[in-house]
Amino acid sequence: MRLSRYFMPVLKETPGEAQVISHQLMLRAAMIRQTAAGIYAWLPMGKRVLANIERIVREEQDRAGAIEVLMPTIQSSDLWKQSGRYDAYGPEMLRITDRHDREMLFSPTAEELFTAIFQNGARSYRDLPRNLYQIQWKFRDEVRPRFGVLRGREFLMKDAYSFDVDYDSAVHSYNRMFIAYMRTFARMGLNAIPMQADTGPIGGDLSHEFIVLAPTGESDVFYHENWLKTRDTSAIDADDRGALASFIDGLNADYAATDEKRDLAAESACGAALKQSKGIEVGQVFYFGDKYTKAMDVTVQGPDGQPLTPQMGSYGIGVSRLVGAIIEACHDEAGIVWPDAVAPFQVALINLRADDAACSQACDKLYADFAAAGIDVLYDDRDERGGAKFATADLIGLPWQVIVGPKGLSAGVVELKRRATGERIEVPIDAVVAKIAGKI
RNA sequence: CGGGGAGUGGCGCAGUCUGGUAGCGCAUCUGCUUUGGGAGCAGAGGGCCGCAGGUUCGAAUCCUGUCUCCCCGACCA
Repeated sequence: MRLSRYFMPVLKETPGEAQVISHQLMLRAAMIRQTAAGIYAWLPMGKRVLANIERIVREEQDRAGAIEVLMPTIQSSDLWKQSGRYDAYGPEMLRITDRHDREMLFSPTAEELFTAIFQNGARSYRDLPRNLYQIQWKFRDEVRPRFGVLRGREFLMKDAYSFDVDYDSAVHSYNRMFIAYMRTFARMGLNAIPMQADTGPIGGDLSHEFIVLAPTGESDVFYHENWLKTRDTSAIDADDRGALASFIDGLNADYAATDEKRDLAAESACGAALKQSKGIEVGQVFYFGDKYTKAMDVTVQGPDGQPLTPQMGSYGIGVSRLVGAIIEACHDEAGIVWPDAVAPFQVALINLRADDAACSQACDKLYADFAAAGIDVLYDDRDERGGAKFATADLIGLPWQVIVGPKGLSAGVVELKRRATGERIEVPIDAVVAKIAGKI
């Protein structure tokens, strides 16, 4: 993409409305604009990051055997009355009436709808287990939205719902999502720690929140320092029930809990290894058994011919929140430092002299070469001075900067800068595309 | 929902106390110069001062009401 033809209105100064760093940088880097309290428009840079996060989430859900669907954002109140949550959810649920005065709502979560859709398509225990998921916008009318996309009212969420024949099978479904979450967050460059958590209004008795440590986080969390090291989950066979269960038991042997689920005995056992911090919740997994299937009278026929009530779990990832969480974890004084996997573009191609024919020609050729190599490039071909282009490139945080100027060009080299480390090397102009391609 | 703060060109702010032609920096547009870390000079465009009433010869400024946004707390993917 040529910056001269793009839509990327970066801000030199920080808007007063933004207090936390990720919110400030998202506004300055032209990722979002606020349209109302807790509601945001996503500009091209933000949209690209959101799409990358979505892609990773989708790939890991698919790999874990979950099946993607798409439910409506606007739902009828009927199902919610059946489950009893129409009253229980309270003012956080946005209620709407249509022209016929029917009671509608903007979905804050979707246990009811998934349960109903599942019942509609499943008749036999042979139709279990199944795990259905969607990536869809949700709306929760928070009392106090804040911190940009970290606590918006409208947010993009991946929500999955598993249906199993019995407890053991349901726990395996839970464990599969657990490990899928570990992999998902690791791919985004995050160390998200699974912590014992409250189930809240969803109900149930088994739940973990995945927490990214950050000073701006809203949760108080307590954990063994072993969690500061990232865990390798690549070798685990998620289809092997026993192996998966013992691996997760091994993980959970290291204490980690949110403040609602603190275990003082376990904490004193950690001794000096106990750490306390603030954290951002980026995902949560629940097992809640037959809470919804029972309330909504959902059954399938069991092997003995008798009705069987499926055991459920639900699994959420805050996709739009992750954008903010990643920035909280990955930034410096100059701006965002995107992990490669979620960066809106891989490379910032910086033409230091857009008025110089040789520079522009060399950049145009590199731009074409990157495109041919399938590498996403944002080509700064604007008629600006070098300093302004460097500042912009650092602010938007693309992993690589390829700097093309008359000095280097006369020697046949360009400069390659790694945003994360600031390290710069000179590379022959013909070798730079291959060099970056080899590192992505 | 309790407590605090703020609404003035696109962004950041001053002006309000003490009413009298709406200002500054950045950004934008034009021209010239400049060009490896947010350039310089000259010129230009853009705001019924959140909204509605009221007081006054005259309101960004005083009074009343109202809307919106931000922060702290309680609540929450």
